[in-house]
Amino acid sequence: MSLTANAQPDSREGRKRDLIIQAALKVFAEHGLHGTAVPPIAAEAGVGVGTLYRYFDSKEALINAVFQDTKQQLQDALLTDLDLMNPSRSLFDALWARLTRFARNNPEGFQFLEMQDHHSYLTADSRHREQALLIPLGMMVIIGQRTGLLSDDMKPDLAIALFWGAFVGVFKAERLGYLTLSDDDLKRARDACWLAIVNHDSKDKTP
Amino acid sequence: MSLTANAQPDSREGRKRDLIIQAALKVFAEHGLHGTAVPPIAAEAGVGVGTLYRYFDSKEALINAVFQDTKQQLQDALLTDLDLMNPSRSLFDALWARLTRFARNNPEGFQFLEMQDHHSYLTADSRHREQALLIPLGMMVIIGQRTGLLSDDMKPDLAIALFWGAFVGVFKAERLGYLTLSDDDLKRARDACWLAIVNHDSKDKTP
DNA sequence: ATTTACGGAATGAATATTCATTCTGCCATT
DNA sequence: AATGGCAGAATGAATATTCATTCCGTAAAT
Repeated sequence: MSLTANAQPDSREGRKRDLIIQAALKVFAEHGLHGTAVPPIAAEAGVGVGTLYRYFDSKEALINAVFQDTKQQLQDALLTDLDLMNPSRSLFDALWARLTRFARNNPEGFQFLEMQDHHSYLTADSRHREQALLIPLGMMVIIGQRTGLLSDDMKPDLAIALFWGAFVGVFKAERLGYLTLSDDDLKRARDACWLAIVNHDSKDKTP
Repeated sequence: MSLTANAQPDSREGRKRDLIIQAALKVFAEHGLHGTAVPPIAAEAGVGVGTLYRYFDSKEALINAVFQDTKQQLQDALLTDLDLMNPSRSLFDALWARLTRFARNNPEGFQFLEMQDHHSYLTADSRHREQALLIPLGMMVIIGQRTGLLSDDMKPDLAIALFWGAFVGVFKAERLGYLTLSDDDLKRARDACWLAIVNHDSKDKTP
């Protein structure tokens, strides 16, 4: 039998595959993609190098597996059981809370996804996975603008980039030691981001 | 003789040194630090590898030279002839305009400074250079909060991280092709960022 | 003529990948 | 139940490649 596609997450093979992906994520996040050799990944996973190459054709394939796996986790953490098509302040708060939880529970994954240098490694498949998260968010913003909740000054993609960048910037500052983030700080940051995108025309909206 | 310190920027040696730094910046921005070998840098600069090593003791020394040079350029572009100690909306606009100009004129430098993986390479000297930009900005925010111009909900460092992250996020989105930024878009983004940090209650307090 | 700068092949260390061999668990046979 | 045999999983030393750095013959400058 072959492992062309993906094994079940619970099967023995799937478990070991997952183990390696998690180990790789950890080492990649710490040393960067070019900066980490393959043997240390195997060591971190507690398997032999040869074993790693049984599960992944190449370092590049491993990188893409880590990327897709982590991106999927982020997407699940953000979107599961959340109705993006009814934007509101509380939906925004919920999204912020989920994003925060992801960054806190999986700091290595969060950092990995923001690294610049994997973009030259990514396959079309991986790039496609990227869209699966961006598109729903874009639709949410569009609806929010239509209903008058959000300012329609900015194009949706710009609003998302602004918000996402701010969030990433805050956590990056913490990681680099420029900042420590209390829960209260995060709430204030959230409220500031909301002010940046909400519709300020006090015309009719806002119950 | 040795090149311990720095040659004059206009001397022959200074020119070639600069040439190599600019070439290195370009290749680093494209392939990352670990991802670029030294010979391609020499090729980009149009010099031999041996020549490069006449000017820089090691790849690490070159990286730090690129970092310090670029950071200095950013600092000059932002702070020269600007009175940070009198915050106002127009000062904010001026800062935004200068930041935008830097990102547009020197996209590789801007990207390089935001890369994650140079932090393991940087010498104490380089890290020190980082503070030279952050500290004045922090003071500006503190004064802005004291005078009631900026919201004092957030600690200064948080406000800076938020703003800086948003700016970086917007330009990163453009670089990755998720977005194209017209001058108008940049103005709208600027105004949104201002809303995130400005003081909203004109006189009364609402905690 | 002597010194200095230069280029790029040469060198050795580090790295990605392979492969011959050893384990491991499972099943058929007794 | 005990044994022998077997498929495929695991391993890490061996190989091929890439990289940072050095060395040396040549050109330019003085």
